Amino acid sequence: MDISEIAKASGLPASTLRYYEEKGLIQSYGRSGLRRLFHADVLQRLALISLARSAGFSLEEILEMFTPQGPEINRELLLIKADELDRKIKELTSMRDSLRHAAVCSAPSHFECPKFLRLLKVAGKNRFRPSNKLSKNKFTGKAQ
Amino acid sequence: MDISEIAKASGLPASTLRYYEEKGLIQSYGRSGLRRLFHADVLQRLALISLARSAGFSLEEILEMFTPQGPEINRELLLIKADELDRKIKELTSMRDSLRHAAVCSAPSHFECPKFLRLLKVAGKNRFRPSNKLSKNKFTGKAQ
DNA sequence: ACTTGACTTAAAGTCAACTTGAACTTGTAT
DNA sequence: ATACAAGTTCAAGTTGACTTTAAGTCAAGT
Repeated sequence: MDISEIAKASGLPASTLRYYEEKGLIQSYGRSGLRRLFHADVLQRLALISLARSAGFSLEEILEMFTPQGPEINRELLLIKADELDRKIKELTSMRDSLRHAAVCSAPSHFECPKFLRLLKVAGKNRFRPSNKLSKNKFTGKAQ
Repeated sequence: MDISEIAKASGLPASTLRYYEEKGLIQSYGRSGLRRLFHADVLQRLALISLARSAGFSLEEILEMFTPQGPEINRELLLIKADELDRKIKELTSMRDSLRHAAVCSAPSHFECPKFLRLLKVAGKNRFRPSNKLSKNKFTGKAQ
């Protein structure tokens, strides 16, 4: 398969595929002239990458998971990541609940709502950086 | 309070506080010479910002939430965000479960494990970008 | 023979959220 | 009076994950 077929099937632009190959996340098995040739199974790998990306893993972390530095897979790393996700899930759940609450809360300011303040205290302990866009244009209607 | 007190109490560097002020996320009530003076309640606001950041909101989105362009708060936006978080939580939950499964799965490759493949299909439908570091150095031991 | 169109590379650009650096100002301590 | 720590500004640098651009290659169709 050539790059455009993979692009089409995966939904990723060709530039991203080249970038991923450069980073070692996927491989092409050869060239036809200049053109890369891919096996169909990179699609599976790309699906896995997408999954991990959307779960908050960096490309570097994904790469680590793909290349067990021996025959054995790094099970400990997987469990550590799972625990991190667990913590993150709890945090997001708090945030979600507080958003839903805020949407119906009648306190004049959220800072005057005891429910909200309690949440703030709980949440204040965490410190790690997402920088996640989610889909902001959904509401603003702005094009990208 | 001056900037270093806020920095200390919030755990954020002064540079970040200046940056946040520039972006309109927090306000100083005046100056003593050149130095900014803050009211203690910016700490509450900073806690709220941290919470929202760690839940995946961008500074711009947080700003939108802080400045209801009238007396009414944007309840619709809050609910939309809550729904987005809901989707994200489901995804992270899938990822977490699959990581835990992978850690004990005996299939020679994850691609040969039906449980894992089923997950991939489900997850493949989402498409949004996190780029979240979580705490990768926890395992690698590398300094930043 | 020549024009497409799809690919290629390498380098530069983008974006958010900060951080860093250089040069400058101030209030307080000696 | 002077040094110093801690503030200030403005501009530029950083990081990760891509995207864009410019310039080139190449097989296929007319």
